[in-house]
Amino acid sequence: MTTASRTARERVRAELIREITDIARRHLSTDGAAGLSLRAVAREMGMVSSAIYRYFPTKDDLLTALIIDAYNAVGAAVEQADAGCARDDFLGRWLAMCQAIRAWALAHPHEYALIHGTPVPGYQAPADTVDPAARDGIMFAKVLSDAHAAGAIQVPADTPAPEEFAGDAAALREAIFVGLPDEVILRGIHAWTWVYGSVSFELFGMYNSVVTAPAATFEHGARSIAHYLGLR
Amino acid sequence: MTTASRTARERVRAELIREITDIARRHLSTDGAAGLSLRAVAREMGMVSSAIYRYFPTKDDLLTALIIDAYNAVGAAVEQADAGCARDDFLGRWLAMCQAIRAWALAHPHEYALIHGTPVPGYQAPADTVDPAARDGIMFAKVLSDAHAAGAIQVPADTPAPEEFAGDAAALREAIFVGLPDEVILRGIHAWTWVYGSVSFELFGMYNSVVTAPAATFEHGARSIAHYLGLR
DNA sequence: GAAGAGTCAAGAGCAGTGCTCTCGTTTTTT
DNA sequence: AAAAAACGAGAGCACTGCTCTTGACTCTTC
Repeated sequence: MTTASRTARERVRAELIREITDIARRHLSTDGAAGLSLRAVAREMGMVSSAIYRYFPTKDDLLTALIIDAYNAVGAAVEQADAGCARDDFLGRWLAMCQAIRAWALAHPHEYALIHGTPVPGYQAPADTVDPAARDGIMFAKVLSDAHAAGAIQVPADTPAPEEFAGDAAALREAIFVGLPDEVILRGIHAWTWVYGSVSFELFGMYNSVVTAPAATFEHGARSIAHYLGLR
Repeated sequence: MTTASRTARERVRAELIREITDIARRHLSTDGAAGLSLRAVAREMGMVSSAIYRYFPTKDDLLTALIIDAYNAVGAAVEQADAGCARDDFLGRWLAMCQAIRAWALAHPHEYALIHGTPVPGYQAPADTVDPAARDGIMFAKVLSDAHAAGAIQVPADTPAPEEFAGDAAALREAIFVGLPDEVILRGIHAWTWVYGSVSFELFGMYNSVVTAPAATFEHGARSIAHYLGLR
């Protein structure tokens, strides 16, 4: 079935789904995930509450759509940040990606919370979320791979990777961390963990009355962690 | 008013509050924060739903009590872990504290989520939470201070602390990071951020299908981050 | 082009929630 | 002993996610 031959019903359905997610995302960005109500969305669309269940049979389904959107948004932000850097400026690419994530999170706190906060109890991420969820990490791994291939990574030797990690490392090396030694893959995961930990701390108020210059603090972190990664 | 002169009503009130929080914590640990219902707790106590509002005028008040408990529990776990180490084994103390946090989080995932997940929208942490919330960080800062005083920290020189951080550093140095140079304080914050980021990633499923040996991965992270801190 | 199948909005309804208000009773204070 | 405060119970309000049924509409198939 081509786009041209889509039936009228299918077209209005797609349009309605788009409108629902748009309204829902607006509600999300003002009231947070817990304040999102299918009835309120339906009300704003001039629908009766039960009608919305034709399009999203469950609140979780709506949330899933928003989660996928959020993952894609941060993934796109990271990719765009990376694209704006010289290919051989590995430290610059790493910093730009970190900043992009933080900037996106600060601009969309509730959407960030949706994907990096407490999982909604009972909510199990469906399969269609895993690809969008991996976009940012893939870009990050690419920077490390590129840097290593260019000889710009000095593999740290102070804390050898545990052998329990060998299997994971092999799988990751084949998929995204191409060519990297275990120790760098492991540190890459830790670095990635730090990025999101730092953004979460800032966004969720853990830095209140401790860090008053979060931007500078974050950049220092990103720089020092790059050094931790062996990026020179 | 001494304990002996407490009126009967006050004693039964304290007991009821204790019982309510106990039941609430049990519900929390099985259903999560969003599944916690004042009515369900009241029901389990044989109370009518409105009666519970005499003790916790709002759901947020109950949550606050649970949050304080959770902070104190993880704080106590960290303190106990630290106490079990030789005073001059700074790396050991750091590792023990990291492991204690992870172990507590794995044992009490929903309580961990309560204090390190998405803040409940509209919920503003009251003043009585900040002291319990600081316990773990204080212990961690103490290890760094002790290590530095004993000459066991080799201050990293690759990424100088930004001057925007000087004010925060001065305040922190006076309060908890006693005697430490800015660069170490800053890295201490980043290290602390990594710890909770790592535990959150593992607990919230971000490591799914990436890291299959979380314990070994976590320990490697703690060790390598200790090196990042300059702990020798 | 008409019949049948599928899709839709609407409405009523169920079980649950946080929270409020009132009312009669009990306990504490004065 | 009287006044004040605290309490449990019950009814009720506004809201939620979700289900079921009904009648109208649209698309497909013969």
